[in-house]
Amino acid sequence: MLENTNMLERRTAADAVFERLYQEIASLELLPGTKLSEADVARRFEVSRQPVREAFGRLGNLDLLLVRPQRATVVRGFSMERVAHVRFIRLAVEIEVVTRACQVWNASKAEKLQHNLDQQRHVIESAPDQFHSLDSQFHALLCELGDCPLAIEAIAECRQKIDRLCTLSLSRQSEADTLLDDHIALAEALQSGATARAIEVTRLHLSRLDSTIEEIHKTHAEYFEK
Amino acid sequence: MLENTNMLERRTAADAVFERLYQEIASLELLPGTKLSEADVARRFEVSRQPVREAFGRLGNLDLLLVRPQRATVVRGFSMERVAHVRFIRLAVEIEVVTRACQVWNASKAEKLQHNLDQQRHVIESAPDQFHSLDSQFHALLCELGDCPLAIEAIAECRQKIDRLCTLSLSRQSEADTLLDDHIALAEALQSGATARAIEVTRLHLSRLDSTIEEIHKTHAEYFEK
DNA sequence: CCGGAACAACTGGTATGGTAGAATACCATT
DNA sequence: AATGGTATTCTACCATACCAGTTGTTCCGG
Repeated sequence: MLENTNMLERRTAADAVFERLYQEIASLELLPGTKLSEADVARRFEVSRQPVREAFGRLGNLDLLLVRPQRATVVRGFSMERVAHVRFIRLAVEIEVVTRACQVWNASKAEKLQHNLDQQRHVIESAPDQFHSLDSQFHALLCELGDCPLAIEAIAECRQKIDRLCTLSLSRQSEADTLLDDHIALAEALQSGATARAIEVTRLHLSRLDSTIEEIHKTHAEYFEK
Repeated sequence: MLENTNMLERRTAADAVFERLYQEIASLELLPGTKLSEADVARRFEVSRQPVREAFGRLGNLDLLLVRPQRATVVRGFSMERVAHVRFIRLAVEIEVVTRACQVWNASKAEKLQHNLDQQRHVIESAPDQFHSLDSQFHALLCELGDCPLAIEAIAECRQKIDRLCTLSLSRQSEADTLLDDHIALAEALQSGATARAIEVTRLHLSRLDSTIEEIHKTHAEYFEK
């Protein structure tokens, strides 16, 4: 979602503050636990407290800030509960997507997916840093080809909340091979119309993150709540 | 979710305005298209414009209000696209829930579910208006018994957005029988460990709303956007 | 040296006035 | 009568001042 402030419309000061703060939090420039004050931020951005206040409200709705009356506003940490919740939704949606994709699959769709896979194979050798982007495209493409364009934003929303966590992850590159293998296996399952197999691969694919998250939970316990 | 303003903490004026407006919109006291103005609402609730403004912001995030700079704020109508999106998520989540429930099912869980079913059977004769509540409980119970307590709020969130639509529906009573039959069939599938059958029933169960929504879309086209 | 009460600094919440822009009503001109 | 420009009125946005709690600190008493 990312706040449906249509880019067409006038950008208010509140929008600007929100977007900037959002980036800083998402990129971990602002670490969990950091205290923010309406007054401070207002001075930083050279606006009044009002737009800042509105931005705080929005960030609070996204669970990125914890703002309580008469108490300092702080950047929220991760919560294993929220992470689990998001991942559950993501898994459920992805499974339903591949299920539908299986039903409407055809050669044309297979070809489009294959094109993306080829790109993945290519960048994994030449430009590994681009793999993440292609990974996103792959899943979005699945939604599109499975006649579930709606699911794209649902998945994007899930990824968004997790990405902040994965910024801490280190060796994504070593995992890229595994992820690509999953993608290929999924494409094959779709091609052969094996719904059960496709679901199985999807479950395995998404569970790859378990170890990564668990590791971060231990190595960066200070960024977690509860 | 419903805005995680912990009820433990101090209730601000903004909270009060938000909750009141939310109810009025959800219950269709405020119809889609109704214009609201910060100043008007502020006078109505006898507070300043500031808390009203904050409430507007939150309601905007829930897609209940359309608030644009320098333009009148209006109550948003329904959108078939948003409805479809919500229903897709709900279906995906419910399917995953019953899938997991099938795997961990046992006699104890079956008994608890049966207790809810007995209640449904009872009120459907004596107090049909309570069926809706028991229906909610049934699905929440499924999440709990399926070891997916997280899914409860996801489903509740989906229901919330649809309920505003279903307020327009007329003869829920005549459908209650059908819904109860679905619930019973689902319980039987769980009992016999037939995952595929359970999923099939779930799909059918949730598709019951299709006709209702389609009908509302035609009979109350004026409340829809786009 | 330590504990607690009083105080000072700071927090977000509220009220209000002013501003730029959008919508509407209205009047002049054709 | 239809139309185009203009003035009025409305909107949400922003800035500022003030208020009511919370927090942290200091200073006094034991």
